[in-house]
Amino acid sequence: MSHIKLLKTSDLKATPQRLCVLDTLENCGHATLEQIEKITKEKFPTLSLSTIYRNLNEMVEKDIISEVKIAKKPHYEIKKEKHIHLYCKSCDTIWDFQSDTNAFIDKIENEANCKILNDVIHFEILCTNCLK
Amino acid sequence: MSHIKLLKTSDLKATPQRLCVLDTLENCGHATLEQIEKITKEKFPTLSLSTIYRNLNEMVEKDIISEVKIAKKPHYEIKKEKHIHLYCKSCDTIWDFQSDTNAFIDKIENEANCKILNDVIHFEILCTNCLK
DNA sequence: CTAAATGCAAAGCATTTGCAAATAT
DNA sequence: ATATTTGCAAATGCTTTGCATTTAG
Repeated sequence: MSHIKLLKTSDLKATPQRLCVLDTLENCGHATLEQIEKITKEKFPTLSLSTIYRNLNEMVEKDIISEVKIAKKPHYEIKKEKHIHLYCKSCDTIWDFQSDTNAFIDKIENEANCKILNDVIHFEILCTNCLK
Repeated sequence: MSHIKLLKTSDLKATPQRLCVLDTLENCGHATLEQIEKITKEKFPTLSLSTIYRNLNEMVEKDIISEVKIAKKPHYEIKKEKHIHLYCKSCDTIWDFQSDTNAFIDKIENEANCKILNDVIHFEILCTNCLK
């Protein structure tokens, strides 16, 4: 879905500021607030920090983006298909990875005798490039 | 290992303030800074907030305790055997759970062609009690 | 045209720091 | 005896908020 539609569907106006933040996340995959501020201000020097804060919070609430508690500081990403995160400690990159977690989740549900609603699965890794 | 030994092994003096924080974590399992402040000050009214901050940071650095990025605010726990976290959204309790994750980790390593160094596995759940 | 969003400045919290006094070893 | 730790107060830094102005729809 286009970013414009994404915003409108959530009753948010498609302002240039919001589109700039979403473009940044689209390009980066994941970014911290500081990274978002730096990158967006290159293209949009008048964009204020409080607007970034407000928009990130609003878009998290509206479920357009999500906050990923990984690495040193929280990172933001546009919501997409379910995936796990691989964080390479060597090159400091966060990789999205899709894998079937159903068997593992079932195993935990059975062992712990609980109902799993949601999962957060992060691995600290050395990525393919860094292993060479 | 006793808390006193734990601290001394890490070149930290076994002050009553540190022991009080460790006792609190031992009793609670997991606690936020606010919870630690509240509980420790009951037993130790003169304990200052900056001491709590300093000690939590130092003990995380020395690997005596760890910060768990789960629920609304980070929680602290005394380091122990590897485990995953189950967070019951209904009763707001964090449960430690031990399960064999090797097969799952191997699967990811193979699929993603990477070396996994560490993992963070949290599930949001409804626990046995809350399911009744 | 109007409600929503923005930018700026100020306010509000959370966390850290400097330092003199106290304390563990 | 001494280096470490503590408590306090001040400083810092991050995040939110109030409000006049602008803007998307």
